[in-house]
Amino acid sequence: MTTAAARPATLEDVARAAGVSRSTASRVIAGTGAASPEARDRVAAAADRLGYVPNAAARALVRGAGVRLAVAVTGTTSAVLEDPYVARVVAAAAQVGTPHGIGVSLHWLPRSAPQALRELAYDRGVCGIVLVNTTGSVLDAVPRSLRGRVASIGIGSRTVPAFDVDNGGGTTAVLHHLYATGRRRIAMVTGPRWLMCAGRSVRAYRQMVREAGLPVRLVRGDFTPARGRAAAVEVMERWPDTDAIFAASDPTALGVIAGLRRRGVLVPGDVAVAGFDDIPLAELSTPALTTASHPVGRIATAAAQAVLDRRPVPPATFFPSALVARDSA
Amino acid sequence: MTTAAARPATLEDVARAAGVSRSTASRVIAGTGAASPEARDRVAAAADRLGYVPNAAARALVRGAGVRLAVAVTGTTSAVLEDPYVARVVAAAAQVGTPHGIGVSLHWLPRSAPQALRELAYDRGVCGIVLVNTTGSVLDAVPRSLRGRVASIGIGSRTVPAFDVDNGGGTTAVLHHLYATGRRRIAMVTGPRWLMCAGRSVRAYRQMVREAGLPVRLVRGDFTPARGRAAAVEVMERWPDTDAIFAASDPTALGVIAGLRRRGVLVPGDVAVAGFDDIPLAELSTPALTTASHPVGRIATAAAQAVLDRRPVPPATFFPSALVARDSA
DNA sequence: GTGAAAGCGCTAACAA
DNA sequence: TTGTTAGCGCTTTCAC
Repeated sequence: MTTAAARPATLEDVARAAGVSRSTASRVIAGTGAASPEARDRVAAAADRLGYVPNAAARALVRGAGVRLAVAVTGTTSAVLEDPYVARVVAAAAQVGTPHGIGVSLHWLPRSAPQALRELAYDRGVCGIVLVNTTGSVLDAVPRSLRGRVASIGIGSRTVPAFDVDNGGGTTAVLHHLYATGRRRIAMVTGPRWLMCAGRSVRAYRQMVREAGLPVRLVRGDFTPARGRAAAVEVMERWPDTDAIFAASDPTALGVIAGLRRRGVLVPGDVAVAGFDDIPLAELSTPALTTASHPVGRIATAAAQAVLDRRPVPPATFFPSALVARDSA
Repeated sequence: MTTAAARPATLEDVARAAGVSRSTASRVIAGTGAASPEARDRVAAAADRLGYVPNAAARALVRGAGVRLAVAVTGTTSAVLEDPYVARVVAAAAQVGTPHGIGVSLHWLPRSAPQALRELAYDRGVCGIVLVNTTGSVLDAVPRSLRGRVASIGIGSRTVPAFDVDNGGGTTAVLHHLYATGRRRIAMVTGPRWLMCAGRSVRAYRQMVREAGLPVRLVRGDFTPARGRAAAVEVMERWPDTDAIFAASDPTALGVIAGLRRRGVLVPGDVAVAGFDDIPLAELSTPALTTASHPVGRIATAAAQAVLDRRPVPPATFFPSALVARDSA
């Protein structure tokens, strides 16, 4: 039961109310060090009664720890910060930080100036960093001082553990589905070239078509619907007999469908279309989009947790991506 | 030019390097108080050279300010925190906080226990609160101590400034469009009853149909696609001659379209469908969704800025919502 | 098991 | 204009 107070209670208040010293109160509250069961009870009761909440700033100051988790997104322009995908990562990270009294800040890492990362690393307010859309040069710019308190959603390095969806597995699952349903001339609209983790999908595609003896039909994409629209046209002009298009992201796939429809191509009748990510609205599109799942929330949660808990983690954790078969393919 | 350092520089380091006292350095860095141009230069140079970044925790501690901005979302279950809309708000707030060295944390306010807000208010780490999906009882639970550092996205109160989209205006714009294109039996799928800001849309609907002498056809919704599907069925069964359905959210509208299609109803041929929010994928659906814009990012940015800047703001700021006419209506 | 005391990095009186 | 001083609230040796 918490009682209203003009001024939020401090540890000193709690200690006094419990009749112990500040140190003892601190040990009990922080759960560190020993204390007699009696003292423990009295402090807990007092804290409860006063509605005591530890001051995160003071705690961080004395511990030399930071007080916020930085989400740093690599991109060509700061517009990447408006991306719904980034928003989901930030929200998940914020949820993880909350019980620790840790907030999340959002930063843009210019693709051309990855050293901007150093500034973050030198900010003592930053207790850890979650990298998004990581590139090789960003990874190279990670200072040693960050070791153990940085994680990457995307590719990783020896010092930066990676958390990501298993693009390869998801891609393979989708392509197998396409193949199993009779498609033999499958084109792919990829992610941006500079985004290394997108390369895993492309590799899976190449391997699959090679093994099946199918033609390679690659078109560069950038995850946007607009690019999907254009890519659909491009594909049908270069390879008119294409019977399936796999896009590395759902928004792009939806754009592909729109582009195809505009040309009078039937989906999935003439051309099957599949995406990747299973965004909330994939099932609401017409036709409902066949895609592969992408547990963004779980991935971001794991990454944030890893940096906040300073727990040793494997160099790379891949979250499974499963086929979500609907109507478009 | 910043130089790598084993240990991030402190203000003390900067002062020493600049040959001034810590206070002078503080004044220069914080931009508060006076300092000679000479001292100013020397400190700035030293700070730059050492790659100095102020310690947010120390600063917050001495100032008695917090270090994070809490985004508190009211909802029946903690699942509201997974909502893409909430994610956009959090991301926008995080962006606003970043230059201040302020992080964002995300909290669920149980609809049945709005007093959970007190805990946040007593947390000295919290410098301000942005309320989302505000209800009357949440507003009542806002302690006086929060005055000036709380804002609401949704409804407000005498002490809590509100920032929201002009639902009324957007709704009216959509309904006028429906009317102008010949629709006369317009049903509406509303938002959840407890969400007061959703009431503005309903009021606009009631007024519009009354003035035009049209029948009132209201069905309760909850912003989800699933509910939209069911609502479509419900509407067509209760009022088979309905020729337009307006949903208070785009996901619901998409669900309505799906439900209608399942029954063989043509959109927009038989029934026009319009939504509200203009989510990124509204233009990619089939048919492309007619809706009203909802600048979530700008609204959240304004709300976050208001609490961080402690700037006096009007009791309510409404952001215009414009008709986005596409194919579904 | 407990308390006294020092100090994390910074700002804000106050005095010079 | 500048430096000195006293904390902000907390954790953490180190004695007892």
